[in-house]
Amino acid sequence: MPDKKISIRDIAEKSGVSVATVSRVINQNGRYSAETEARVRQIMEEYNYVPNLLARGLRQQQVPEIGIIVPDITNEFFGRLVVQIESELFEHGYTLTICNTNEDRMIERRYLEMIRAKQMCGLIRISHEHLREEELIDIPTVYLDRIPENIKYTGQCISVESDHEQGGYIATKELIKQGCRNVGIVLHDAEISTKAHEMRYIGYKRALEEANIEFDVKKVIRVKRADCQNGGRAALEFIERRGLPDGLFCTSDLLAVGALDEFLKHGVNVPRQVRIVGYDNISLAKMMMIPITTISHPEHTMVDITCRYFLSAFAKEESELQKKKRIVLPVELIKRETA
Amino acid sequence: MPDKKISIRDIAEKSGVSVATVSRVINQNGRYSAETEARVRQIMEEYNYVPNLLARGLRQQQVPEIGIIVPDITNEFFGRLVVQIESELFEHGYTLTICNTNEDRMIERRYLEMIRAKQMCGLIRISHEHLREEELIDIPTVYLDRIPENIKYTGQCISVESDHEQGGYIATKELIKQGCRNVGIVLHDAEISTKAHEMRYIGYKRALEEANIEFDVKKVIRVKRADCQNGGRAALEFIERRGLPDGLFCTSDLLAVGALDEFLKHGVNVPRQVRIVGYDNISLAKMMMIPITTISHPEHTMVDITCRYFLSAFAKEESELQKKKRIVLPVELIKRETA
DNA sequence: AGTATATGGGTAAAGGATTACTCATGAGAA
DNA sequence: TTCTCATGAGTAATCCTTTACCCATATACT
Repeated sequence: MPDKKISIRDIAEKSGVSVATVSRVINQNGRYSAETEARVRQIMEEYNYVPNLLARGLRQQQVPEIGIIVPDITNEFFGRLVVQIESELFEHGYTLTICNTNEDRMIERRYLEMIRAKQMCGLIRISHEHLREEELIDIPTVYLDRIPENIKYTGQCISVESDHEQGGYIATKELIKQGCRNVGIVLHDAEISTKAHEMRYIGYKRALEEANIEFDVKKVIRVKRADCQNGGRAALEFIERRGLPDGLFCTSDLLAVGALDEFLKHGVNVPRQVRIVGYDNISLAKMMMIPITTISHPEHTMVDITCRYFLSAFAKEESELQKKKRIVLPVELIKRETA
Repeated sequence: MPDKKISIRDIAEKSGVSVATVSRVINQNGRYSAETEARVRQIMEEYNYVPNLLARGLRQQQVPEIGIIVPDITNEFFGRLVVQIESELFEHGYTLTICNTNEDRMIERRYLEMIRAKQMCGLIRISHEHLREEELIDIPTVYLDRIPENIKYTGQCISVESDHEQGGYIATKELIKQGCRNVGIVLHDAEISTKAHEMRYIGYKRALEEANIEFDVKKVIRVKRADCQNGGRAALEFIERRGLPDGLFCTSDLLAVGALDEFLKHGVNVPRQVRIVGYDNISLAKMMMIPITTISHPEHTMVDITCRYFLSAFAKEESELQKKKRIVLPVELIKRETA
């Protein structure tokens, strides 16, 4: 067990120098001789000394820590984003503090206050929540994946998202390319906030139009939650009432998984009778008995841009990222066996 | 955007009282009149003041923050644990700081140093890593799920884990109960650290022995990683070379998923020809075309005990938890359609 | 009346690190 | 020799809160 708490003062005393010198050694700020450094380092080692980050942060009015507001870390996509950002920032000496809101705006507000109270130096928000003037924090901010509707690009911030319209478009286009002329869609109808699925829907319609396929509302099923049950129910609806499409675009992989299972259970051959394209590239998609063709987000680029933005902002560089405030990234079709 | 930084001093000045009084109001420490309180609160509101937690922590030599060392937040089981603990502790005024190590011991060490440097008040470790004396931190600690082999229950700590041996036992027993006499096992052979799967194996053997079924090494397949591919490969090995068992215990759900898919692809009827029981109760297990029977961890109890331990430790209560250092919790069979 | 106690609130000392200044010494230049 | 400047290192202020201690005033009790 470590000894009682050791401060920089103790180290200074034991190594016969002033606290200023010890501080310089810790921060490698020059202004000390090699012997002094060796002595100080040895004492620090010996007493297992770790500088108090609270004191340092208090003095510097900042802490190398970035808060990330995330709706649900359990969601695979968000989880992967968080882990990648964390590890990248950690390598550069920054800590990432995860604030899981569970989609609760009050919790988000409390977390934002905490981020301010802890003098963190950066903020990432995956949240549609619109904030009041006084809730904003004046630190570099990245709006990631979910962007508030009436976002104002004032202050130090950028937004990074993927192109959902294009995603819906290329998914549908792939189905058409495979010969489908009767393309349905299972659409997550996120009432409250997220426009993402609506954009995918718009892309779907654009692809249809471009191929001169008449749009048919009968082929559109809206569901309230994007999960397997609803995917299965939608498939059943097609089977029992609306008639089988030859292609089906599901705006989320979970819907696709549920639909696929349901089709198979009813002896519908996928992809022979119905081709399916999902969205999000969750790991489950490729683990299905028939691996699901899907759209994948530019995850790595999103992470990369986010981290680069912070590093350049903290270095007070004027990078090109600072200028281009709104960044929309292309998505990618992952070709597998359902389409 | 909030105004320039406001300190308690500013608030004191603007409301015509001393900083001590403002501090008392903030901390509701009595010693002020109702009018004073109202005035101070109003000024704090008006200036959108948030106390600096670094200064507070520095002064109090502690911060209401608990660090959690976790191998991979992306893993569904760990993710759920973390989210539940976070939300429970947050309700009691504590922050949870997630330290994702990606199974890298150097990263864990760096995180531990950070936890010490930030004066956090509690620690949760999901890690087999054995620490040297000087790496230990003298704060309440919960070893969760993964327990270092030669753990010493000195200082303020408890360990909370589930009973893997019992899990292996009831999984196998269920198969036997369903009439299987020829029960195989796909075993994650975690060389380095985790004894969990070995314990499940021991439980498996105990169930066999109890039912007077002769143990047969031919029915044991060890794999290096617990993923779908390996599950599939193991199933294939049974199909092509070793002969089909009538029951199969997979020590992880991912193995079970892979095996199930492979069996189905080869026209093996599950559960008619082969019954399967998995382990961990991941969400994928119930989403399969044939939902997989599995063993579920006492997740909620683990979370509950962990949080209760901290709350009582911080309140300096002598709870019964402090005494019973090693806590082993029973697991549960989730009956579905593969067994 | 005189003393004890409760109430409301102020003063100033931590708490640990950083950093602007200051200073002594020695080397090199004029 | 004298002046300049680089080097190594110390002093003390500062960051913002909490809190031990102190001090009036008012009330209550012999």
